Amino acid sequence: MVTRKKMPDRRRRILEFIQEFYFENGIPPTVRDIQLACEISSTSVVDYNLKQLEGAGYLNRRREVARGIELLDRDGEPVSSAPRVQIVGSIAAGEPIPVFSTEGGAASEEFDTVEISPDLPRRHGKLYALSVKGTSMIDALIDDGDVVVIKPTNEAGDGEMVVAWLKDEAEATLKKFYREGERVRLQPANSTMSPIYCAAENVEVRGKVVTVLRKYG
Amino acid sequence: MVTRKKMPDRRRRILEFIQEFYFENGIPPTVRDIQLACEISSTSVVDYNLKQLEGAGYLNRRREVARGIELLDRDGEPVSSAPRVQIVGSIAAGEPIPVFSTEGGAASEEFDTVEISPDLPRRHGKLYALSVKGTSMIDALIDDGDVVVIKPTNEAGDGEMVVAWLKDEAEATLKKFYREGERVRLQPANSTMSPIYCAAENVEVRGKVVTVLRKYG
DNA sequence: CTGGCGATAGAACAAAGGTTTTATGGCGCA
DNA sequence: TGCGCCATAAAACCTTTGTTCTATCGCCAG
Repeated sequence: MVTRKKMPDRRRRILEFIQEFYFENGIPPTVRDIQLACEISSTSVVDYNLKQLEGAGYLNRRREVARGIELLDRDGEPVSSAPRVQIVGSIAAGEPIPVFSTEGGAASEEFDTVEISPDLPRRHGKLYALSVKGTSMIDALIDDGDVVVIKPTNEAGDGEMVVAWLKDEAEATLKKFYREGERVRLQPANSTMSPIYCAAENVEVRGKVVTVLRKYG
Repeated sequence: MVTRKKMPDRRRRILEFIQEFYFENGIPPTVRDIQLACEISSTSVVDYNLKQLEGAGYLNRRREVARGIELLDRDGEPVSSAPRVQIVGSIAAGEPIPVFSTEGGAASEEFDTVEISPDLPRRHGKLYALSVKGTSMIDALIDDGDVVVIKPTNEAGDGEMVVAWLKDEAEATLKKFYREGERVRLQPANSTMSPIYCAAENVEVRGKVVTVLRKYG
């Protein structure tokens, strides 16, 4: 039975500060950083609380080095600082595309997540991901099981890879988007395949594809 | 005009070590960590070289704190803690695959790098990357400009996606590998395409594909 | 009331880690 | 040949940072 009582306010504050500090500075705080930020009168108090937190499995301390505080996740593994995006659903021919709130809203459910490289959110802001089911996106060079990272938007420039919803066909697809007057050309990424043409009002852009993740093994 | 002369070996080694250390430990190395790893006789030499690197814009030092080394990217921005792997060359039909030393050896040239998700090196160890030129890998669902991350190895299990060198054809390719007695079946990832069969001794496995990176926009 | 316990305090100590000082060897160049 | 410069070296020095020691305070069960 793990001790999971209520955590004192100060303790919680310390934990939060460590997280924040590490995220902002790329290195863990020192005991004295914590002391200052949490308005604690003595380093020994910080040390005391850190020991408590360590005992409770929230963090790990490497005694032999400076700045040796390591935050742990629920499995006791060191927390990586790489951002994660939620896999909010799947995309497959004939299936509706899940809706998502750009504003983060009540996204409190349990979603799978994928780790992405940090420069993606830096450049694109809020992102989400879809996993691809089936081989219907094979013409876009996207395989069953791949995960596509999406930047939500309703507009797309020519040549951008988009998540398009074809109303008449009731089908979601990933294609390169070209506006040609009253109609739209959807070009598979695979140059050996032919484009699809359809009326502009039949196409609804849901987002741009930012990257594709595929893992082997 | 940016000073981009040749960088001394030792200096490059230091830079690489800092990167490696940070990714493995989540905190930057100390001067003495560097000294040990790079077999340098004195901390002052490390300090000297760090100053050079700082002057050249490769890193930033926060003087007032311990472990204050901050790696910078080309724009002078702090580099995230996500690991990077070197793009050691390109892969294209008919071109030789660059050789690489697993042991880090004389990797002294200037290479491009890509950011990868931290759990990859955790699971696979040392990795490198190749950029794909041309559409000859299209049957493996890999497009021109994609980057494949490779784990160096000479052996492959059935069904693994490998970098294969076909001796007779003098051609590098990415395929799923199946050993079938005296011969080898190389299966494109794209299920709509047919496999290639060839003699086992004509195939040289150079590495396994760990992931594919593709960016849009 | 009182001993135990969680939490806090102040101060000092000790180890880790950054910086400086001084000296030396190789090398190109006037 | 000797000056200047880059790179290396050894050792000390000093700040930052982790740890320990001792004392206090409030609270509560016995």
